[in-house]
Amino acid sequence: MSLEDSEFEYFCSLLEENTFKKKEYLLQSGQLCNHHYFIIECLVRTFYFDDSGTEKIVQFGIENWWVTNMDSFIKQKPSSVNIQALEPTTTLSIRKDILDSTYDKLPKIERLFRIITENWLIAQQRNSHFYMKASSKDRYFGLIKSIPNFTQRVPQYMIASYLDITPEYLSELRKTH
Amino acid sequence: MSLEDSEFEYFCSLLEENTFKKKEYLLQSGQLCNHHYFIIECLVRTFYFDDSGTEKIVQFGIENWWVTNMDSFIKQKPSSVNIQALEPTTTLSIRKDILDSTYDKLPKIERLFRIITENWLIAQQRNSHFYMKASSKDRYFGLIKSIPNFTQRVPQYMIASYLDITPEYLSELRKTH
DNA sequence: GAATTTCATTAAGATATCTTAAGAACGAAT
DNA sequence: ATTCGTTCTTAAGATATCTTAATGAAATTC
Repeated sequence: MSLEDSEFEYFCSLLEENTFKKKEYLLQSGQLCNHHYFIIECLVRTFYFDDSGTEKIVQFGIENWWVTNMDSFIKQKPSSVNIQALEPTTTLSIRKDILDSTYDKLPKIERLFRIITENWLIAQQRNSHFYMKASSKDRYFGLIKSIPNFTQRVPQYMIASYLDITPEYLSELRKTH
Repeated sequence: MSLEDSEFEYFCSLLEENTFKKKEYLLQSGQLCNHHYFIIECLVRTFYFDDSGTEKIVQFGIENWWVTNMDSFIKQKPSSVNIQALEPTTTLSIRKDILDSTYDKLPKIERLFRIITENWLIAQQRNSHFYMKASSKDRYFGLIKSIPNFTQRVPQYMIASYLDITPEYLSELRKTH
């Protein structure tokens, strides 16, 4: 499947360009997530606070990925997570209402997003299965291999949060590699 | 979005009904997954063998869920996992080639599967985040609450495999509830 | 229904991971 | 350069989880 030039151009006209400073939020919990972001340049994290007030990172997003809180975006309910830029960020985004009406006008766009969602699901499953079955150590080294310069771009305590281990223990793991 | 009666009827005509005996495979690793199954009645598990030959269960599927190995089905590559009936099973299934050509003929069906995939992704993410952050004990009690009669339907060592803990330790967890 | 196999429990000692607390390294602010 | 705050490391004792092995219970086979 591919778009005609004119279709591609039309689609691009629907996108907004956004910039965020380091530490700025793309989405805060409680808000309705109305944008689907395509990350041009940067690194973002998705996280929430657990009952004891500790930050829990559930996802990192990098260049060339779509990022949103699907649960809030699709079902139009308040987000339970925050999405925050960890680096100065540029994104292209499309609004929920515009996307929905574009589906009606241009079936090819609906197909595009069907395929994007399928690929996202596949990636999510692969990731989830790896996360479920691998040891902390393998998860750590798998993670830093999958994102370029990850250890330079993100403080270690955030990686520990994502892996759901303590920073102290992560420090231990790195030593014995 | 909803289908006209005639569209619904047409779509149904594309489905095959399948039955599987207990322990029979819907899909074996190495095969191409050509079917997307809708489970009418039963419980299936998706699993693989790790390097040391141990079964690792990555997913259970129940009534009214779609089950397939997306990675193999969508990308048409050999499956890395097995899908097996744990109970006598009835499914409706649609073949990959038929589904693809139906997308071209009936955009509403493409929409239907876009939405199914979106919902699947949302469920997968919710599940994955819970799995990543919860304790073994919470994961166990969360799991058995989410599937009716789960402890009666599935041997405990399979639940342990899914949770990635030993059956002995699961036994311990149940005791101290 | 006895024999066999599969599954679940229990317990002891081993390993993985956490908690707490302290010190070291680094960068930002003065 | 000094100070301060943040992040990372180290270590000791605590808790979670695993391994192994034995026993008991349930299901399956003959």
